[in-house]
Amino acid sequence: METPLQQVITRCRALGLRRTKALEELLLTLIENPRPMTLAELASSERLAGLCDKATVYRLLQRLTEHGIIRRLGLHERAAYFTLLQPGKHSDYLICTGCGKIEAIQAPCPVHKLENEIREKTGYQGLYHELEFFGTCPRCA
Amino acid sequence: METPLQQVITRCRALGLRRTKALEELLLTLIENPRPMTLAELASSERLAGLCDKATVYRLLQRLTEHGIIRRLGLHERAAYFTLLQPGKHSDYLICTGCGKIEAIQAPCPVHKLENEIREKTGYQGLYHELEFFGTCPRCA
DNA sequence: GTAATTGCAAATACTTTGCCACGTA
DNA sequence: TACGTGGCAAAGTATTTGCAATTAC
Repeated sequence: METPLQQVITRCRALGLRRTKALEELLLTLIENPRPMTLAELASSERLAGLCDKATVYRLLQRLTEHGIIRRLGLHERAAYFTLLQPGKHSDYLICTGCGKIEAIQAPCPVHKLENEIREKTGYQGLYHELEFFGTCPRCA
Repeated sequence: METPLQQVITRCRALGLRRTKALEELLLTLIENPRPMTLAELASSERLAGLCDKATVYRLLQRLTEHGIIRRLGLHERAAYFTLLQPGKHSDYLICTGCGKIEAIQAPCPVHKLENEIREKTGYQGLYHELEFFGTCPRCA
């Protein structure tokens, strides 16, 4: 029985990435946080703060994104957000435009059918989608 | 019979915005382009290029967004995108991760039901959503 | 006349890269 | 040992703001 970390590391190793402390702690941080996080947030997080430079985190995120281990999200803010891609899992998000709180929506995503239609009609390769709901949360309202 | 421009200008006037040449040409540019556009793109567009400063366009976009005349979109790029909000109309987008081409999807959006569920369950106010599909277009593949 | 709007230039924010030192395989 | 990685610092890109001059109403 492999831990989630071991599973991801294994995938990374298979892609030719080296197992460094920075990589390991970055992945752990992403695993422990099911919500999308920014570069700044990650670089200053508990596990990574003293450990490595922000540029290192940046380049790790870049590599992991290229290899499909994580995904880069838009989410409307100036900064980019990153989240671990769990095979078979998909999340949509609910975002408060007041306080910026981001939460994952657990309800089944209603978009897959349309996604298939688009794939067939347009011939786009590697199709995926991003769905976000924006609004004012009860506390901000 | 009002032109689309006149309709939007009327809404702007009602909100207390002044009818300036820059506002008019910005709105015309947005009306003529049904796709989301960036600040840089707008400021250097045919109608606005010689007419006004980029800061002016920036502030116009800001005001129009605050007043709900246009919407600011994420769309995954570093730059923010803006698009005119047509009452009763809603667009989702298909974006090529290769060449960056953005096209509006005409198919009916399958998300409204989920949006209503979220509104009821969470109590979020002013809920709206953004849905984008990403992939590689046939020409880039 | 008065308050909203604008231009210009400077300041931010966040990202991205160069270069050389370092560590993993 | 060799090549992927990392640190530090500088450069790049897009946004955001201050302030005085201008313009719509």
